[in-house]
Amino acid sequence: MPHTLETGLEALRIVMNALVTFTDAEWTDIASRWQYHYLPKGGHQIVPGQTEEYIYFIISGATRIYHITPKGEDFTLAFSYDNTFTGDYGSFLTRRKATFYNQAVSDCHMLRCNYKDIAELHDKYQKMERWTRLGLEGLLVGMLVRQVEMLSAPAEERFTRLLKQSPHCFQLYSQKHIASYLGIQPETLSRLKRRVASETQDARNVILSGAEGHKTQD
Amino acid sequence: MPHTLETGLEALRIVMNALVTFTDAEWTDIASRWQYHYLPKGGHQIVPGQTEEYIYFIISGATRIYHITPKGEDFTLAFSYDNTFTGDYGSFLTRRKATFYNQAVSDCHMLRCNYKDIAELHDKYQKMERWTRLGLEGLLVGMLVRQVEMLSAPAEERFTRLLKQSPHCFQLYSQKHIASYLGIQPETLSRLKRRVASETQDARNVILSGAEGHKTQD
DNA sequence: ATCAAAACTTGATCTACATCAATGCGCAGC
DNA sequence: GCTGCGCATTGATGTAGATCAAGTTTTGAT
Repeated sequence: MPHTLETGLEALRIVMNALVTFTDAEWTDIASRWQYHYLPKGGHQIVPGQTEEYIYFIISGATRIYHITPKGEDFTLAFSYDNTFTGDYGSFLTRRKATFYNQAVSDCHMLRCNYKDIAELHDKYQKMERWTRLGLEGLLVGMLVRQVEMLSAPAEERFTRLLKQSPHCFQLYSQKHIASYLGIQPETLSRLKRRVASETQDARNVILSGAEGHKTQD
Repeated sequence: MPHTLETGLEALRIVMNALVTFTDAEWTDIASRWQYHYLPKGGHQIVPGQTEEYIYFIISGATRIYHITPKGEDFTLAFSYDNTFTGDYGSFLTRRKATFYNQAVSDCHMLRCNYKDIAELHDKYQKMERWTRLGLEGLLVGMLVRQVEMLSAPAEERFTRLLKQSPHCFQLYSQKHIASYLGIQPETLSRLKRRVASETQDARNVILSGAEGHKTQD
């Protein structure tokens, strides 16, 4: 199962073309700037204090972006997995020190592109500028939705929505991390799981399949 | 005092130039696409179901972007005031129906630019594309900060941070709306105010000056 | 100025969720 | 196989903030 540069670039092109269509010539240039990168399970793609040099495209694997407060509490901001981008966008875009951790929760085969190349592409191709703009728009809309949810929905509802919209997360990530993403304690998530499972059938399927799903490594 | 198109455009140019420098020729074109718009206190700039046709620049005034849940609860997502932009970005950018309200909480003198003109400017000038990209980056970073805060900080800390970082909000907006922005009930904000004021001097100044324009401490 | 409607305050109670604590489970290393 | 450690579960208890209820003050329209 070759997660090579070439197969990665194919996937990347499909994902990028969803927003902007690049010509073959443009694509050749763009593709030439990405390199294959491997991050083993547990490895950190970035930690606070560093400046984010790359933007990453995950060919296969999963990472978790999180923040540690001065008191040592761990909060998950976002999940990234196959065919999505990751990295500390804030640091990458502003060139300031990262404030977040980004850790592989399974072996990650990725492509990455450094800041200088992205900047050159932005200068060279208006389409590239547009691609980034459209991508940021999508991110922004997603964050607004999440913000409304965090403000207005109680824990149980946030949980059931995640269950419905991103069931795969329950296979990829530990309950601890999902709890910290939902803004609750692991104990509370455990109790919610049981309560919801006892009420609905499909919730049970998703939750239980997570239990057997440890084999997901590699 | 004249909140005319011209004085508004001057302010707009200064704000836009902070991210990208436009030539006089470019600016003439850009400026020609904005029009003066007045929204009286209480008026809605947009309500759910409409598609956002404009992006707004506030010359003077203040608005509040909020969401009403099916159960009728009101949640404030963002505040906009002098020299900031407003509108339902999500709807404007994606051309889908708005999900938010945006209401003037004081008389608003604004400039606005419609979707077609913004799109044309994006096509015509790479710099314009970049300006939007950079603006979205800033928004995104701000939202990440807010997300971390909402997850990790308790109500009192969120309150004192807003007090320190945006004290003017306590003059512009009612406690009800500030409470819904902080994710708490108005009663809780009232109690927090008293608790915090009894502890720190400068908090007292900010909070009390909200009650009536300008009052110094005994 | 007068009055009604909102906004804010304050107190009493309630509850969702956190915290603390004990136990069991599953996987990694020896 | 054991052994140890991090993760999940379950129960008992604590608490921040919600909710309910009654005032008071501010606003704004006539």
